[in-house]
Amino acid sequence: MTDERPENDQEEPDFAAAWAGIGSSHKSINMAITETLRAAILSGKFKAGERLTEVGLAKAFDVSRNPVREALRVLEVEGLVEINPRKGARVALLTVDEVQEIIELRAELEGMSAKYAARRCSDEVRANLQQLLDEGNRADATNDIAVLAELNNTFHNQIAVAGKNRFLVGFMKALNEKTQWIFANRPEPNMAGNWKEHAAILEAVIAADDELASVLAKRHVEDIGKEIAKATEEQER
Amino acid sequence: MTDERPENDQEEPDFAAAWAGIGSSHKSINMAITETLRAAILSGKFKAGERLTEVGLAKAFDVSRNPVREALRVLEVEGLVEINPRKGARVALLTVDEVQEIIELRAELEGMSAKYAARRCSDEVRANLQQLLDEGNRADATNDIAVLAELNNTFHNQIAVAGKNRFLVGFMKALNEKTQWIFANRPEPNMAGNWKEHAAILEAVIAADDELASVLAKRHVEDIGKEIAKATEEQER
DNA sequence: CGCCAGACTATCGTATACAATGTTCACTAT
DNA sequence: ATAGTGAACATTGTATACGATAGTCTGGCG
Repeated sequence: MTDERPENDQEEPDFAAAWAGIGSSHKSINMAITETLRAAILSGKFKAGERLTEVGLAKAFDVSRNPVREALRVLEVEGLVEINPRKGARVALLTVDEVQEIIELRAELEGMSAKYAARRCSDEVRANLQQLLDEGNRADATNDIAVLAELNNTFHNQIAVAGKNRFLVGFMKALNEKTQWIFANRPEPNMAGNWKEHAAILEAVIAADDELASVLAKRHVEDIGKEIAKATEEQER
Repeated sequence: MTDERPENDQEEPDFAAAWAGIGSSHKSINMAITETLRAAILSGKFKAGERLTEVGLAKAFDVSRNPVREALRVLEVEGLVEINPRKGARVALLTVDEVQEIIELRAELEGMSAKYAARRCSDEVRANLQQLLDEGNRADATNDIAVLAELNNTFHNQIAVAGKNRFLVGFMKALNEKTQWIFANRPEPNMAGNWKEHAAILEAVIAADDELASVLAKRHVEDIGKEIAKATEEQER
């Protein structure tokens, strides 16, 4: 098997740092654990389907089981963890069908977001988007991968927020996370030309061309879906 | 002690019954409490903004605080409860803007669902929808309010499921619940003519007319939004 | 008369302990 | 050899207990 797990049977050290600085104020432990666990799952540190025992996690985080339980309940609602009463929790599994459905829905919502953004963004937001566009173009020209990856993430969020619908933002965030998760369990995608699509969408939004923005955004996600499909196929053989 | 509560001081009796029959198997207490609390909030038994203390709920349910805490965390993710670390939980509040955003998004998603449903429903599902349509028409003719209310709920769910996208179904369920919640805090809406709109949508879906189904479904929710806006206005004065 | 400081109370955050359930595996009987 | 059985183990579910923090109230001071 290609099971190249970093076999130090402890991915804990990373974790420890994450909530070390909470002091005893502000963020509560259960929230810190929720965030850390979520990040760990999304980044693929836990394999899909892997079992998550309460005592195991509690020991890894060096806390009692209570905060862990609460975190698991939250992650279950978010769809990242699957809990069977009196049996335990596992990292959720995504079927091939579900992956397709995620992409399909994300494509529609991204289109919707772009449409709203194009219609509604204020001059201030428009200026921000313009700045994002410039930065991205610069990074794309110099092929600065790190910056581009960063900007890719902010891009989707900015468009969503500009659409001015909180619930749409929330749904998109969830779907974005799932997309990220899908990629984490697959070969590295081909991101070439990705920014150019983003740039085209941004230009349309800035120009208040809602129809074009919508079509481009939807198609953009559909392209991502094709990347995933291709990667999945390659993985199968 | 204070365990004397077969009396109907409104809330507790319902609650008690809800998880009385869990035996000790299958559903765990925290899940039962989650469901009961969710239903109580959605039906307006708890006022928006009302404080939810852990001990208070624990006593009401006659359990310890742990299951209550887990339930509250879940309901927070669902957006029904708002938790401030070390301050406590309250029933969430919806601003007027948020209500509008819910309706706006629901309209889009309902349209999307109807579109997918019209394209994808199998002959079997189509038959089920036809049956639903017939039943609804009968109940509408005889003005059977109770049955109509029931069918109205199943209608939205059936369309969503027929659209064959699990995540869309989940999002719609959340938005539907929120709509129900909005109505629970407002004067009784005018549901006259509601079924006729449903019927038209069903006919379009059954006829596989995706475009018409989409437009009708979207408009239907927008009409609901107008009802809400009107009710809100009346409430204000 | 108003305001700040300190204790006091209510409530949340977490840990520990025990009970109930599910799982595994050796052992026996067919 | 295989299927059934039951006991030991692993894990979750829930309760209780203790510590920490935010909100409140009272009393003294300016």
